[in-house]
Amino acid sequence: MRKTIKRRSNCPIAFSLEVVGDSWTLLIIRDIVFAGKRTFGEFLASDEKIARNILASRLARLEELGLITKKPHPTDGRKDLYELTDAGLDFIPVLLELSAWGAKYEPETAEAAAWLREVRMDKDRLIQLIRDTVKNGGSVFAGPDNVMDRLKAR
Amino acid sequence: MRKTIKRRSNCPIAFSLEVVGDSWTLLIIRDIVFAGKRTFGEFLASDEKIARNILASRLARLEELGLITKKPHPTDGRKDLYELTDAGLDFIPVLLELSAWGAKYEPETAEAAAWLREVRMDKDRLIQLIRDTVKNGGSVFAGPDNVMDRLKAR
DNA sequence: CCTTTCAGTTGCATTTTGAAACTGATTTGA
DNA sequence: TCAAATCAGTTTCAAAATGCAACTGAAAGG
Repeated sequence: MRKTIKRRSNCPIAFSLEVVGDSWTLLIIRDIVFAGKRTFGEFLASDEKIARNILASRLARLEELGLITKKPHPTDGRKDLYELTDAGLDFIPVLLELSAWGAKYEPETAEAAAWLREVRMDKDRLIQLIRDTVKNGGSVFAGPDNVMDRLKAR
Repeated sequence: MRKTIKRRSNCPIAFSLEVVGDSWTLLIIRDIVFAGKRTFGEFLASDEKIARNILASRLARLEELGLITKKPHPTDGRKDLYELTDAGLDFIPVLLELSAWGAKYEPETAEAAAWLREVRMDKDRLIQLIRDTVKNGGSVFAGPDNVMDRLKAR
């Protein structure tokens, strides 16, 4: 955590919310974890239509805070790759709980989270599986190395 | 969920964030769950210094969304009591994960969450215990009926 | 009663967001 | 090889959300 956050209280929940307590930050992390997105353009293309200036400012902030790193794209010099640090990966449990709540109270979105209920695996192990997959460049849903296939292949 | 939320995508995480994806909403729920707060004045007094117009608008929104209910205070006609519905209580797991992240990455806040690490109890059972306690008017830390005492008394 | 307390509103300045046009570097393809 | 297209990011400006302080009306307290 490079840049320090103005801490309004000594509450760990309040601290976490100063890091990710806005509409967009967790959606960017979601895009990396679930959809395997890594570039500015990929984040920009997500369904929720983040404005590009806001995206740029959030990515810069996430990097300052040490939740993501930025490195040059290996083959396309115009692009950079954004990847989660360990601190960023540690938001996976929060994402899973938010997903469970959303799926429960908005049935229209439940399909997208149905796999979660069906996983017959200890929650901690599932988080570890997602973590490892994302750390190796994969994601939950997308790409050649994804959690869904890994689960099926067991 | 009375009032419907403009849903920008079919993602359950995005839906949850449209409900609680701002700086204040989860802090209000935290105040109920952890500190046993129930009235406007109690929420207003919390460390993070929410402005009273923002608090009023958030409470109204939470009620519209069906996460809290509002009922007259039994002995003081000026006050109302705000309490969590089942949908509101279902954010407890999210709060616990946010707490764990904050405690890990901001040591200054870790003390407030130390009890969590020391609980030798299945996570699901802990959530159930907190849920029941809050539902009966108690909270994690405060009041005659609190989770901390219950844990010690085991 | 008269004062205080309380929840909530109003008015207004400041900050943040959002949309669109623009910039400069890099890639693509004729 | 070079003009057009693509990409990440910035700038500009309008609109919305936030934050602060003063205010209101109802109820409690003494």
